[in-house]
Amino acid sequence: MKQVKTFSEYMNDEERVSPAEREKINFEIELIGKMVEAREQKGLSQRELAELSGVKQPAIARLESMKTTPQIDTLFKVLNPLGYTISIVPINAKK
Amino acid sequence: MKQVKTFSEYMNDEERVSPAEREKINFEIELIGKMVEAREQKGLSQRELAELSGVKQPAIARLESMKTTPQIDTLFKVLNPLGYTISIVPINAKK
DNA sequence: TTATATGATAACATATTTGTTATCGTTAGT
DNA sequence: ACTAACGATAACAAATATGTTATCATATAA
Repeated sequence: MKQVKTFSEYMNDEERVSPAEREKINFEIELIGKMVEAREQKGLSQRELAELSGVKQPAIARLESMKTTPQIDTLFKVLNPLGYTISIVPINAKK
Repeated sequence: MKQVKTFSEYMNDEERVSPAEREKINFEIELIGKMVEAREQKGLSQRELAELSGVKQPAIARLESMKTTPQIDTLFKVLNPLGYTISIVPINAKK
């Protein structure tokens, strides 16, 4: 019987990526997740957000599907019309 | 008499950049400022932080002097050894 | 003065993101 | 069946960040 893993199991496999790498991946998943959530909660399509932010729809799609890692100014431009921004916080600022 | 402006006066000049552009610049200044502060408060040199983060010293120098705009994974790698991370927050999370 | 460590920067190669334009498959509604 | 809107993606050009190596000017200390 073939063993199939979930995505998070795959990503957290010790032998596949280093702990630091896994930490970075989880960070990005959470960050991008919040970004998608924010857009959907506003009821905006990618095309509408593209219009509002100045970031093109294909770029937004690539970000949301994690094909690329955004620069902070791109993330800022996308988040801003959604009412969010980026902040540096202590690691122990729990949840 | 020639009129000389401060940097922030220059950056906030209505006729030089759009409000959105100015907002983005101020955002980056504040973000990078916190990053530099965090490194200095830890008493680390750019070379030491380079060692800890895996981001090369010239790259860190370019970020700190705002010659380049980091990608979020680069910023994450630099902030992490300093005890900080990046978070998405509502714009009205004052200060 | 000499030595050492610092941040900044030059020069170039490499990697990656973003723009641009177009189109695809899918879903929802008519 | 048709239409419209959606997110995803292909293909390529352009812009930008990062790696790499070396060096610079400055400050600090011996």
